[in-house]
Amino acid sequence: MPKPTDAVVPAPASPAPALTDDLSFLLARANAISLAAGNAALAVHGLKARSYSVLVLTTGDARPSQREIAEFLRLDPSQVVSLVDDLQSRGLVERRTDPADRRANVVVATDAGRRLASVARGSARAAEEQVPRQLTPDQRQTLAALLRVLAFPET
Amino acid sequence: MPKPTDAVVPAPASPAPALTDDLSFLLARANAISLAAGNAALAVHGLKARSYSVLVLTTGDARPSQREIAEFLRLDPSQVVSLVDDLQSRGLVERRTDPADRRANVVVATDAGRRLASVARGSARAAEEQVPRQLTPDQRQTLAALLRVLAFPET
DNA sequence: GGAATTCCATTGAAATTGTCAATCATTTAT
DNA sequence: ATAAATGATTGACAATTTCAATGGAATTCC
Repeated sequence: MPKPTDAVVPAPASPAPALTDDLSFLLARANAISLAAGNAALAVHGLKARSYSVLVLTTGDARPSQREIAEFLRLDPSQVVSLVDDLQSRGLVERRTDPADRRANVVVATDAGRRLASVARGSARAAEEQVPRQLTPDQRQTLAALLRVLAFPET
Repeated sequence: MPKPTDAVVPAPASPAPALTDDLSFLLARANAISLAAGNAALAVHGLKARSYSVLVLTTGDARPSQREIAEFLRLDPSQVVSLVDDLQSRGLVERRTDPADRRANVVVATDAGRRLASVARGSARAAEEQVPRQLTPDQRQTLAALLRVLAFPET
């Protein structure tokens, strides 16, 4: 397991710089693990990471439109259509045409949706705490803060 | 003197337990951004993040089998077949049946493969430094160290 | 030694996901 | 008022993921 001791300047002839120093690779692998654990934990509730995310977004005060959901989740708007279709058909969310802009659908969780989100959050959290077991709470918060910078870059 | 993995950024106080506190979600979104940037940067060389990873793995001393590549990249073995097929058809890697286990293929980069990997590494690094340019080198190393714990959990 | 079992690579099919262009209804800009 | 832009939706298509099945090779177990 390599240590974070490498310099910033690239060294041309050094022994092959491993993938394990590559932030992109580490993100991909960590995400794959986390995603698998999350999906497994949410399956009991008939949810996946995606649908869970949408559901959670609709339980807040933000009242996001589908376009906003798509942007936030980095999905194509058409994918949000399917996700909301599914949640709506299960009575977990509703589409309300935004009075301020009647093109837009505001998606809002129903009571059942809120209840499910609340239960599912427990499962998700449990799964999430399995994965970074090796991290202290402090380290986990640091990680979250740093990831937040990557996930939501300014500008 | 604080350890490198101590808290650096305070968590924002939000009323609803937002998705932005969710490590899984942050990983997913950060990864999506990083992946998009990486793929875009590697496209010039006819590579994607996946094929680039395979290529890099085969330039080291590890001499990984396809099964090992699959495990490391968290891919299905059949996906590695396609990836290696592609790289091999372009003369970038070779399959050598492992003398110690003639079921296994050891994948090793050709000279052309090594040259391409070296050039592509430059592009990848450039792209990678674009994404987290809000982070100081110290923070980036902390992030890498923490991600490494998630990506390669003990046991 | 030989039979059963396990493992690696490969193929191919099915399901899921990602990407894109076109359309309708509405809103914004000229 | 007309034109341009935007949000949601649909449908088509590509790419990715997931699995089951196969053949050859190694391992295990009498």
